[in-house]
Amino acid sequence: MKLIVTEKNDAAGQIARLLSDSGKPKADKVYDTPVYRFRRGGEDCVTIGLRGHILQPDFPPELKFNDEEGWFGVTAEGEVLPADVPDGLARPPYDTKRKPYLKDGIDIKGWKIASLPYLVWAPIEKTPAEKGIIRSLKNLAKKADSVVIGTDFDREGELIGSDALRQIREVAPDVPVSRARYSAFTKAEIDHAFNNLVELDQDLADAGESRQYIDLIWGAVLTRYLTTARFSGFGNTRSAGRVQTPTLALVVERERERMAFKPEDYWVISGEASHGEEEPFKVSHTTARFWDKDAADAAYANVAGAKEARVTAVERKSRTQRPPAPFNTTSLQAAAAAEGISPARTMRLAESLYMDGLISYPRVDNTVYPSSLDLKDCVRTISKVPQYAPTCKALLSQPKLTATRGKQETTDHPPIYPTGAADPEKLQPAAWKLYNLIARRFLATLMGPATIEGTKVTFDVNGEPFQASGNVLANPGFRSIYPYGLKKDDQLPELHEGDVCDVQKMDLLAKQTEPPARYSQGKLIQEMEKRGLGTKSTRASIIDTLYQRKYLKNDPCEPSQLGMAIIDALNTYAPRITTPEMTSELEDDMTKVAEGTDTQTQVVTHSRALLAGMMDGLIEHTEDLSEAIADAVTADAKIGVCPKCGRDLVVKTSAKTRGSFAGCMGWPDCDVTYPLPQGRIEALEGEAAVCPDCGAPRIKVQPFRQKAYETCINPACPTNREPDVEVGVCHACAEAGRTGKLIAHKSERTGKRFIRCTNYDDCGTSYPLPQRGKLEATGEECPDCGAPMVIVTTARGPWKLCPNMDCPGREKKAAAGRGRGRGTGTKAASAKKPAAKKAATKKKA
DNA sequence: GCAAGGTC
Repeated sequence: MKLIVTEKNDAAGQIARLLSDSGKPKADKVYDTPVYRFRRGGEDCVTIGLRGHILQPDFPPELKFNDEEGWFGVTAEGEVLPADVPDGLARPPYDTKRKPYLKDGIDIKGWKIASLPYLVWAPIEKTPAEKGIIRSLKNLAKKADSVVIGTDFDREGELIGSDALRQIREVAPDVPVSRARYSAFTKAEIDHAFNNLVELDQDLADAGESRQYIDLIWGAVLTRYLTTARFSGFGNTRSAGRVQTPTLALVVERERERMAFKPEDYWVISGEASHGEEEPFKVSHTTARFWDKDAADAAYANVAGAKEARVTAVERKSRTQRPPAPFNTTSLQAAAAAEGISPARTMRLAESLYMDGLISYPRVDNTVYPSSLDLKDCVRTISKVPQYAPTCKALLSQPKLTATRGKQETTDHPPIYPTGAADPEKLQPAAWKLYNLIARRFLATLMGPATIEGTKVTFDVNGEPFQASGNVLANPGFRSIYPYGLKKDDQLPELHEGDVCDVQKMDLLAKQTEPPARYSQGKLIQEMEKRGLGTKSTRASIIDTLYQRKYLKNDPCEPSQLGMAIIDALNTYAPRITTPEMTSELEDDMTKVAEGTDTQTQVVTHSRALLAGMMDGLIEHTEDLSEAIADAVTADAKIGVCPKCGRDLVVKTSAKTRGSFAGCMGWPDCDVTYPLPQGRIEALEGEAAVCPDCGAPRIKVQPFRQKAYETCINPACPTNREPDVEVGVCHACAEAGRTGKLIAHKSERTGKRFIRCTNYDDCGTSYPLPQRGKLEATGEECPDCGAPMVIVTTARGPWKLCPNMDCPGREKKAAAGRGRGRGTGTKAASAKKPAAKKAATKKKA
């Protein structure tokens, strides 16, 4: 039996299909791992897909725990370090034996500053990360007569293959092993690869492993340093890494530019004019920006009371807009980010669309459809989606389809395109939004350009030159299916030279130049790609990490004080980690290892020595760094000023309930606290930061998936008070022979709004209410449970609801599925569950 | 408890 090992399940299936004599391999399982069995030229074959890397590099366990004797060692392979490591950099002195060790009476284990110079030189072991896959792989290897490594044709693929081979060798030391190199899933390519097998390129795999080791060493050492320099409890990891830190530095650098920006004053003269009965249009002085106030005043004086604008010229120009290139991962992430889906979310949604057979493989660099892709067949497939049917029909009536081509052409996977017809009713809204984007993009790449008719009209207004411009989509072309990012038409009336328009108004506006904009997540992804930071598969999750670490906040990306403090500190003491150069130098080193002109040990040792040199400066300044981090964290937590004592009011976490509240930094001298509303809390600046009614801080609240609002933090403030509303009678009291009224009430202590019976102490009847929106009684009772129905009016409009969380009607609705309001809440909760489960199992593993 | 890289 021939065993074929691929990088992922998808590839295992495709290769089996392409190699099998019958074209129909048999899907089977070994333990829980899917495999594909087939015959090829009379030989039994089986393909198994790994799950990317199956081994995880890590430090030896004895370096991780504080309850064991420590060890310190030398090279990654447990070999003596080369003698040319500069003296004073290589610490501790070389030792060839792995044994428990206390160095100079210092315990060097665990997360502490003193252990870091040793951690720099600690050996690295590779531990199984995918135990189930490894078990299945070994099971098959025992029975195999030959093995072919068919992982992806790149550096990480070679490493993944080499790791797999190590596992295979443990159970089948003598089985012949070869390597298949292919870069497209076509019959010709795969046949060629398997008819021309080569050897595994161990140098290339070593290059990949060097990358793993260097990333781990630098990441772990700097992360442990930053985290322990000022330990703020578990869950407050302060990380650093070869990719994440330069990415954070980009955002910080842009923020510094913004802070250093000096706005310049300028003036604009603009107004409105109309022609006959037609819609008025905007006119502005041909001097778009007056930098001199006197000049602006003078020009404005000429036109202030003007009644007429005489057309002096009409210029028409039509522009064509070419249809977009096919999507690869980066361009999809950027386009989806512009539609409000973060890159990380895009990848999660894309993965599930891919698993549902609705889109092609989502991790690609390629932007050119391969000739093997039957474009017409794809169009036919998605023509079943009613929204696309007319466009598809038009495309299918063409004798031949030609697609746009992007700049990046690789052959591993096709660009992202729809592979199935989706039903919007069966997808969660965001998944449909993404599918719709992908499907429309695909159709757009097959269509003609759009033509935009541009008109520029110049006017004379009392001797001053003015202009108006209009843009109209004259021939929509691909824009008929792909409206993303399309500007709205500015229609001008039909005007000719000499026509006279009526000036409706004319203003002199004082303006200021704006600082450079913050990076949106989409722009940041593109910037990372430009600078060689991360890969298509990692960029989205790296940005996510920066948010999790609280280095970044908001969208567009804004660095926190903590994020800026981390970059400042690393810029001073470990500048190598803050720039993209570390990545480009690593690339050069890996090329050398792959070419055999350098070795993994040399490259990794050199990198360790560089880091060791930086640790001196860092450790010397631990105290400074500790203070800088503490100050930054306090500044980030600040949401206002204490009205009683004037010290900072910050977000604190209750030790008892783990919930957060606002508390004065002056505690225990000052006991001011406030409850916090649900959502993300931000400080306001300037006058808006203090409530004029009660003196407490005003804050901005961003609730989950709802509109942000500003409020006074004090629930007892007159601005937060709400009159009680009688919403109905209490049935429980009526049954008990009492009279109870149900009152909607907002607590001045907690700020929470709820319905409670006037006899609450006796009958215990209470219902929760939505915390936001205007509340009204209806006088009606819920047909399912008898609770009083209420109306809550939010920005989304009025919404009638039963407040009873246990109402049988709720379950009915939940079962029926869709619906707005609380229905979405239920959906969100159920959608969350699998993710939570995943996290739990991951923890276990 | 750490990184970045694969993939589910």
